[in-house]
Amino acid sequence: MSLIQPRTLKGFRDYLPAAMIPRERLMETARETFRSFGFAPIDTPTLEHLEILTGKGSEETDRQLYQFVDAGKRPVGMRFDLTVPLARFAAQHINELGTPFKRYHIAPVWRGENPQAGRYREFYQCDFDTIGTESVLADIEAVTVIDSLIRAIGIDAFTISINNRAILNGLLESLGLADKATPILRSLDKLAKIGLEATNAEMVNAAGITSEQADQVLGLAQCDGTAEQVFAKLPGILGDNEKANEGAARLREIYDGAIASGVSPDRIKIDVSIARGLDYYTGVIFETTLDELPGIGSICSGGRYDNLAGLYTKQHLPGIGASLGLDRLLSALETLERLSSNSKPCPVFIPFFDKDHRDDYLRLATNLRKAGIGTEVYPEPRKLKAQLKYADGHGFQYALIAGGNEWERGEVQVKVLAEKTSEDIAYQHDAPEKLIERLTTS
RNA sequence: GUGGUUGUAGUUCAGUUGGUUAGAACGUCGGAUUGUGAUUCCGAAGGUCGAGGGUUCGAGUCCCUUCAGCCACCCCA
Repeated sequence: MSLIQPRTLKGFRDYLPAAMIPRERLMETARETFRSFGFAPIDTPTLEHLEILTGKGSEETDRQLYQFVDAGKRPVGMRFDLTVPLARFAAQHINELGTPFKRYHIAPVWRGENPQAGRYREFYQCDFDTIGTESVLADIEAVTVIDSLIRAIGIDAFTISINNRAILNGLLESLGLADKATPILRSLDKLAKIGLEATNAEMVNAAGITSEQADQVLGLAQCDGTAEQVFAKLPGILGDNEKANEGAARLREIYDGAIASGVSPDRIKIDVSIARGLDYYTGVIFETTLDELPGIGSICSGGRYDNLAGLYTKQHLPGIGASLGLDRLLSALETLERLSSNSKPCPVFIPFFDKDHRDDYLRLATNLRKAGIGTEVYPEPRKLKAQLKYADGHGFQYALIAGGNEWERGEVQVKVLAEKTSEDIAYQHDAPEKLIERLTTS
């Protein structure tokens, strides 16, 4: 009989303990941060009716959607992001939940695109959103959450770029180009990457506008520099278009509010040329890049979408939120060599040293766990040498060695693995205090 | 989805203009006086050379197809 080759699908990956431990730690950090702002957890199904998912982002996102017909002949799709399922969820449950509704959602999503460094076909997103309020306070809070989150993860060098779609839409409106907004904005998004001339050409090409019109849109590109400089230049470019100017004023308010709530000004960049591809954004939009690794792309993006739930309900449900790309961030941390290599979930290792004392090892471990000290007992009575090698290779802090002699004396040898030192500490099953004390004070 | 590039033991790689039983290092496992781990010494296991087909007397080495990784485009976390 021939063996089946063990393999995973393209863009899908296994996670070994060394990768999974920092991954779980990141999720815990995200959970704690979201909760500290009052966001509550939800979950939604992996699969949705296909009609729920299609036509929400762009043609591109529809193309990347994993879809098939289930055994009951229903067209179904795997969720592409967590925002569209949230919109459906909100339309369905908002009456029980009330507004404003703040939730976070940490779960995998699927996109059928070609993988690359930091891009996979299955990856986790950590989303947080506030539904049911148009208040600028929610916008400000979103920026603050992103800042808190990235800092809690232990990253200091990052930049949150902020813009307001209303500025772009207002400008396009006054130029009479509103109906071509999508291709124009998509081209504009490439400005930082391909430069002014190429972007102009791209707009002419993709949106079918004249080079002069493209130049007018690209006037925005001159709006660079510090936040103050950008806000000073904006009115001259936006003219008297009401929508655009209101958008600029709101952007200013968000910026000031974020600074007031403690976000460092040098971490926020007002960038009126970012547009974001997803069509459902209507207000403020943001993306977050790592200063040390900008090439990997945005690790946390989002924005305000005032119409999304309107596809599923007549109730007006505006929302704002953002998404942390967990796997992309991990990939970045890995290339920056910022991941700890410790792959063990607990600090204490007990070798199965003397067969006659098997139950003593188990009891010892139980006593330590009761005291909150994670403990692993080796399952086989192999040579001590081999067991210590295992302990050493797996990042344990302590090995507790106890053979006949130690048990007789009422002691346990505590070996500090990293320092290669050891000392005998008094221990008996009904008097574990001394040992526990030794293990909890480093 | 398009284009480029790579694919040899668990890992990182060597493998001359195609020529006999495919190598190394690290890792793994075993041993070096019967109870002590990153060093040393000895030994062993582990590869249908990503997969399939073709050219050839003969292919890891050439050609085609396919799968996967990486990079670019597209898009995006």
